[in-house]
Amino acid sequence: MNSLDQITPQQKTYFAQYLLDWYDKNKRKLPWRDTKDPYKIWLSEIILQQTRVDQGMPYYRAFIETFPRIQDLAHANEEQVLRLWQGLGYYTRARNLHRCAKYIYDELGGNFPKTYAELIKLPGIGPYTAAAIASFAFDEATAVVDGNVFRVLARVWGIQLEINSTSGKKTFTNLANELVPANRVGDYNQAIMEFGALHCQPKGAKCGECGLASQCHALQHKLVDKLPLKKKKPQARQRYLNYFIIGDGERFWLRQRQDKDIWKNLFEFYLIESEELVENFEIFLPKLKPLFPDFVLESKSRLYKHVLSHQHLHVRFYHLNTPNACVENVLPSNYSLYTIEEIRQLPKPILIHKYLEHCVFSLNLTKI
DNA sequence: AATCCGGGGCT
DNA sequence: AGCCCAGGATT
Repeated sequence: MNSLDQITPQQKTYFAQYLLDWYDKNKRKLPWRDTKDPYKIWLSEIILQQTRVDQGMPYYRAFIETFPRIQDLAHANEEQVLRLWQGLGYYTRARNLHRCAKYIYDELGGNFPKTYAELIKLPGIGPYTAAAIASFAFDEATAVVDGNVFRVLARVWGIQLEINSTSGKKTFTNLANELVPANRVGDYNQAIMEFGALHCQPKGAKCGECGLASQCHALQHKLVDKLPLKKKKPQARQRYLNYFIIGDGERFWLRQRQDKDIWKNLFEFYLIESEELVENFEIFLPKLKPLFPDFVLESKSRLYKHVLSHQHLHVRFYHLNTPNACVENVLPSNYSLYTIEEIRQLPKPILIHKYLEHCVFSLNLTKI
């Protein structure tokens, strides 16, 4: 492995200059480049967290059109911001975006903080985003360290440290900052990320046509597909969420999830969670019977089953559609009855998870 | 230090 | 269908 102090000043200069030249030739034209407007740069960076350019672009345009200036965003209500964000995921980004706009407009008189140290204090702005805004908008010589930068640095300099460990992050950040050139800081930061996104990709890196090939540690040691190193996280506990859509066709049992655990505040149907996969529906009958005395599977009800999976979460829906389902006094605590119309009007990404949305909007929740 | 937050792309 | 991706906040 290369140690940092083995990198000569000549190597550093060549590295930065190569990336800048590469960037000049290969950069994509993006609406948030070629601007120094911190509002536009900030907005684009928040959208681009965990989001690809292609996916984020329409959202960026919609936000700029709806909120051309930071005061427009600051004056909006949260509901409006969340609806524009709908479909992007990670909704706390939208809440923090709005909070941050209000703070900058109301408390700072609309003056965007200009330094990394000030920016990182703002909600939704961490080390990466603070460095991006500080360097793109204000030419501060501070390195961005995102997934692309981890990958490019790990490969070129042969850094075999885990990028998701605290010490690994620190080392990569230090190296990144040592490599930042004296001029064109913003362009350099854009360049290394663009290079990682378009050329030195996670898979299928274009090493054959790479000007850094002769000094790339990973290429020379056949480590391109191995780097960057990442600490494996132990397999998450598999969770089986068995939902029972219990209703008479007009009203359904629903509750809002509590603050702990996943899907905070989101609505859900009657839930029986199990440690393992339950294939046989009959297993649940003893639990359902007391709550649901009128329930007769054999004759009066219809059963639909839908199965959805994501990561360690396995979600099953049993749709039990029977008459006399909504006896108030057997309703379990913290569940309430909601009409179909009330369910449909709950804001989709904010209060209804995609799984439940699938159920509410594609299953036919009608009277039998 | 570990866990949660949501989408989409790739195989 | 099952992996992989990865900034920031929270605990």
